[in-house]
Amino acid sequence: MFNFNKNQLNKKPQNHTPLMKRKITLKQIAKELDVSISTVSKALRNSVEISEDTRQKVQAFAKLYNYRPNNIALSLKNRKTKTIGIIIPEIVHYFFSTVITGIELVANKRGYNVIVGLSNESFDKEVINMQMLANGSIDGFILSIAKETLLQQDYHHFTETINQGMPIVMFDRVVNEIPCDKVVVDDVKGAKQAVGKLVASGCKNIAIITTKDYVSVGKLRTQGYLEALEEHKIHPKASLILKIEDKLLSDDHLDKLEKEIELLFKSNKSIDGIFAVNELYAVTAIKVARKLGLEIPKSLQVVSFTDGVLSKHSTPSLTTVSQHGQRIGEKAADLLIDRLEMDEGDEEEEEVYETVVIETDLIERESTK
Amino acid sequence: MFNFNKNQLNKKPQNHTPLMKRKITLKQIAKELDVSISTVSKALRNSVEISEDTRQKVQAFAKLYNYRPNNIALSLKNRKTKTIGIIIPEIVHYFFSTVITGIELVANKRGYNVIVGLSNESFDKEVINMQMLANGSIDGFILSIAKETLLQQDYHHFTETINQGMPIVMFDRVVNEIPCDKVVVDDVKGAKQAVGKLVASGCKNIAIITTKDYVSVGKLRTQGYLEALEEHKIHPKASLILKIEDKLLSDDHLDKLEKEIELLFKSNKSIDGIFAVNELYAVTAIKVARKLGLEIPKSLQVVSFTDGVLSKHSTPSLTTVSQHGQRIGEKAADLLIDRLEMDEGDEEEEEVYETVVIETDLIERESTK
DNA sequence: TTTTAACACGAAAACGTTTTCGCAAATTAA
DNA sequence: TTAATTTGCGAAAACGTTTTCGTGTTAAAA
Repeated sequence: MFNFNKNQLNKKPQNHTPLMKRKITLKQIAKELDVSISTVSKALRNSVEISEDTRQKVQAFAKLYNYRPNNIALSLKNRKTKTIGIIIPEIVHYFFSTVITGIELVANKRGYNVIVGLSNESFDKEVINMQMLANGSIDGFILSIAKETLLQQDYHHFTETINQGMPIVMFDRVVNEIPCDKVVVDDVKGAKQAVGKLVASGCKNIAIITTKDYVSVGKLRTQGYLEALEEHKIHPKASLILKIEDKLLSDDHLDKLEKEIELLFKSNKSIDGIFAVNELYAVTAIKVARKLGLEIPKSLQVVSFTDGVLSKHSTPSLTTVSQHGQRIGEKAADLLIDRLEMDEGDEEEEEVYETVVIETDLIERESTK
Repeated sequence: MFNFNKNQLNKKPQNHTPLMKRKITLKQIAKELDVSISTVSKALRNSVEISEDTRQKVQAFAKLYNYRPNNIALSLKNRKTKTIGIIIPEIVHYFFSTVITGIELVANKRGYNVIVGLSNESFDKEVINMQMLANGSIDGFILSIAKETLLQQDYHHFTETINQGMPIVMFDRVVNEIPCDKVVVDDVKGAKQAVGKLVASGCKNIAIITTKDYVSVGKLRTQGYLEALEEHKIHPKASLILKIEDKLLSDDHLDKLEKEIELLFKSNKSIDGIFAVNELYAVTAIKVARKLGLEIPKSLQVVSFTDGVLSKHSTPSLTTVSQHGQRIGEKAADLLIDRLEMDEGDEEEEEVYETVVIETDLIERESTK
């Protein structure tokens, strides 16, 4: 019934590895079975136009040769790639990698792939990366802005991308100027909660270790700290606010960080609570505090942001504000894909953008009472 | 001199956002300038076939409209995507994310993008992910094998991919059966070094906390442990070898882990050194040991594999074997791209595969004397 | 038997490039 | 002036799909 003549298939008489069979195309199947390309295509998609007989013949042949439609050709034809571009500052970072996990999860579930670009906190790399991907490789972006970009406040690459009809979803480090969907945590609220916990556990002199203000989340967490103090009628003291310039000089940066924290403790002997805007600041503070003879949580309690591997596994384990990175990623992916697939039907949708706030949770562990 | 009539450009009379200018194509430029597509293409690539005049005209117009060649069309035409597929078990993992950093670094430098798939340690997801990408989306793979795959020892998806002419580079978790380039660390040697350090620092009763043997790296590190003992004429004791079944039930897994380690200590009071095959086992061991009243490094010294965030920042900081994940990633990317670009010129290259060993380093910190 | 309808398939366009080849017009040489 | 070049550009193919439309053949209806 089916008589294929396999031998004439490969033009090259033989390939180096004996089993080598290069990816087969519709055209080759058509030639082999002596039908047209259209017929093959239709047969594989079970079109009623094709007779039962040829359909089976084609499908059997395709299966035998493990035919799979070429993705690139499909992308070109459909003018969409089913691929999402992710641009993040760095990947060796608990929070960002959990976000990617979330994105990948729903992207895969909804038939999309993810392609990752790292800005390494650099404006130029962010721009280059976006340009590389925006030329047809992807359907939309999910990104978190590089520190340098935030500092320079130059967002033209975002607006251009959006103007070319490519949707963006920003998460965590976002800016209001850009019209796009956003997924954020309520940093202010999370910080308030964290500081509130310290107050409730009896802290009277709570210091904050945070970043310089241009890092949006640092600023917001500082704001939350201040609001929490106010709410509890505690007068904030400038000397209790330590703003770190993080130049990512990770090596000597750590030394400097320790020095600055040590200075904080030494010039404020009464500190009994620390709110750190990230894990590293928190564990470093604990380290310094211990060296100075403070006991955790007895004489010093610590709360940090970002429920990462350090919080969970260092000793003492840290009470932290969990940002639910995976949930953020999932939501961002859903927002983006929804928009991509909405565009299909109704091109002139009223463009109204959403900002989704993912609730934070305070995870209590050993660093607080 | 150049008189473009921009207005006739967009077929749709107006788009929703005022500035909206969709990506422009060669065809549109050609139409607008009333020349052929070929002319536009050549003009943009500075072909000598095109007169100075038209060349400038075309280039000016292209610049004005910010023309960029469509990547997908190029991929289809050139039959290569300049994209590398990465498949790893998980991304929220210090080692893997450093490897990605390395891959991305050289990939970008050499004009490639990276697309990431997560197997989540599952055989099925690994297969699916590879199939999704192998249909034209990428030029080659860099991957580390899922635990489930290692357990089942079913590698058909790798051989099929390779037989279709798509190169693979494996790293860290590799299998010898598959003919491809590999980048590994010398786990045996690294483990020997680590255990050697413990011996040199005076440990007499060194226990190992490792994984079940099907995880290749766990097995090798155990082997290194045994070899080190032998080398120092220490008789290994089965009761000092704790093999953890890691079902990734991270929550209750941690509890169980602690229980097992506690049992280890209790039934071997004389333990004065621990070699853990990963950071988590190490910090957990320290935590348990402390609870039992042991002091680090005074009465118990600890060395672990993987120089991650826990090793650096927990207290005490950990003496670890650094695997140089970034270097691994860089090397893997170079190997893959070399092979991809070699294939171009000389299709029938003698297929000889390389296994590159990246040297480990022992980083001494506070958990050893 | 003739007309109509159903059936089965192929040609061609389109997605956006690059590149080979051919062909007119303009320039130079004879 | 005629012949031989050079110059400048366009047509078309190719990459691998999907889909619309047209058409010849066969079966059913008149």
